Amino acid sequence: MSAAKSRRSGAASIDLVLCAVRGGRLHVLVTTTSAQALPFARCGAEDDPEAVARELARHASGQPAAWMAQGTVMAAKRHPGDAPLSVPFVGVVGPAVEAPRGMAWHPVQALPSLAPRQKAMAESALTTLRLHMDAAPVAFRLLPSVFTLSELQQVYELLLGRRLHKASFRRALQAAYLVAPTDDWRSEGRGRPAQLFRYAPRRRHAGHRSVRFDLLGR
Amino acid sequence: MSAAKSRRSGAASIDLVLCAVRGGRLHVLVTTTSAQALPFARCGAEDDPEAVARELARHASGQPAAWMAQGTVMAAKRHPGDAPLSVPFVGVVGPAVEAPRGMAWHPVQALPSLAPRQKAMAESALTTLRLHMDAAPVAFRLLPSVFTLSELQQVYELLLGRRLHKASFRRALQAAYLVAPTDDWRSEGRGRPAQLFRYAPRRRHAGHRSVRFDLLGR
DNA sequence: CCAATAAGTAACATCACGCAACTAATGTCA
DNA sequence: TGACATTAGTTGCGTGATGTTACTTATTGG
Repeated sequence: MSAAKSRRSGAASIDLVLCAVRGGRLHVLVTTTSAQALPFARCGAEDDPEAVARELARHASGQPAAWMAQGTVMAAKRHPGDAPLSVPFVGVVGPAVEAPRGMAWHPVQALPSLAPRQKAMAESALTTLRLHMDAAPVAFRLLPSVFTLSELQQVYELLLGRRLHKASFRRALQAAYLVAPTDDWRSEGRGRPAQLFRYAPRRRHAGHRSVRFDLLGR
Repeated sequence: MSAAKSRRSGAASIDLVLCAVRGGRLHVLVTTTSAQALPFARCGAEDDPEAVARELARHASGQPAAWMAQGTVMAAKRHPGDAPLSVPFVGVVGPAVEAPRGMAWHPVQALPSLAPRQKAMAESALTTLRLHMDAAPVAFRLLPSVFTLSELQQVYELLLGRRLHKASFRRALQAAYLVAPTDDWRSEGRGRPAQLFRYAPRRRHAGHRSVRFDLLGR
């Protein structure tokens, strides 16, 4: 009911790296029954890989992934299902999703002992998220439907791996017409309450920005 | 000697979408022996997918791909090798690479009749290139080792699908320290000769630019 | 010699960004 | 109750990047 669904050798496996932000760190859902592993399933000839991955996510976390993308196919190293080829899917859910029985969230920086191929897939999840976060609302899918701008900034800082400036972040966000304020505020203990926002992208007049040379270094 | 190497069913195929810019348009290398198809090979349990793809590229075009990335795994529709799963690799070579016997360059916008799964893989190649061009020197690998800035701009315009401004393009390029001028100039018939440049990225002081909200539209 | 063509540059206005300082609203503690 | 800490949110300014226009330079072809 947890990880392996079928271990027939000779077929590719679909592996799920389900991610969530908990306590300011990126976590991955790992099965804890017997050996620890990422959820995976055999992909039959009739199966659609993404459909299998979405079913895995629904089954493993109790709800569908809020966003999902394919990672880099791996063939090297050992896989718990002895699959010759593994197709990883990186999924994303909000921070309030609790791990069901037999599952647990683990920080990516402190993973339990996984089969080496699955360990490699989990460690490359952040790279996959970074690859897509400019073109897909990955950060918003890692948040609840309503969130504060500080929470959004923290997710972006986590994904980018560096600190951002508050004022600049908010100005850029406002210029992009991506969020809409709600009427609610949240008091998080000490400090001024924060206004809650919702992801509500509006049509913008074709932001034709220049080329990105700044990420090319080799 | 061209497309299929082994058609044993039950194993994944590695498919090659080799791209080049010819005459201002993106072209894909297609085999012309018997049925037209993308080069592909069966991927055995011991094979490294990327190594297989690189060998395919070397074999199909006569030289190694200048850059390569994995595309989206596909299982739907018909594949010429009847592979249940296909792992596409998008490769890139310079514009001077001629198609060997049994192969031909075709514009992606006017592909010949391919098996539907391969057709889908070829048509998603541009998306894969766009996904990586900010972090990898894809545009430079589509050019010869020396090139004019106008040629470079044309490649970027092709990849981005929109026109760029000459002055802005060159300023941004200079600020990124990505190219170095050579002592040669090229006279292309009419007009002033263009100086030739080389891709020579130099270490830059961490261009920590802001977040890209401008590509998120939904 | 002049028009056409393409490469390359300069000048200027505008915009985005980094930075710092500020205000606002809440809880804590003496 | 009043000072302080803490977090949210805003404002202003200097600097640098970008968009736009116009200009200069070098070559081919009448």
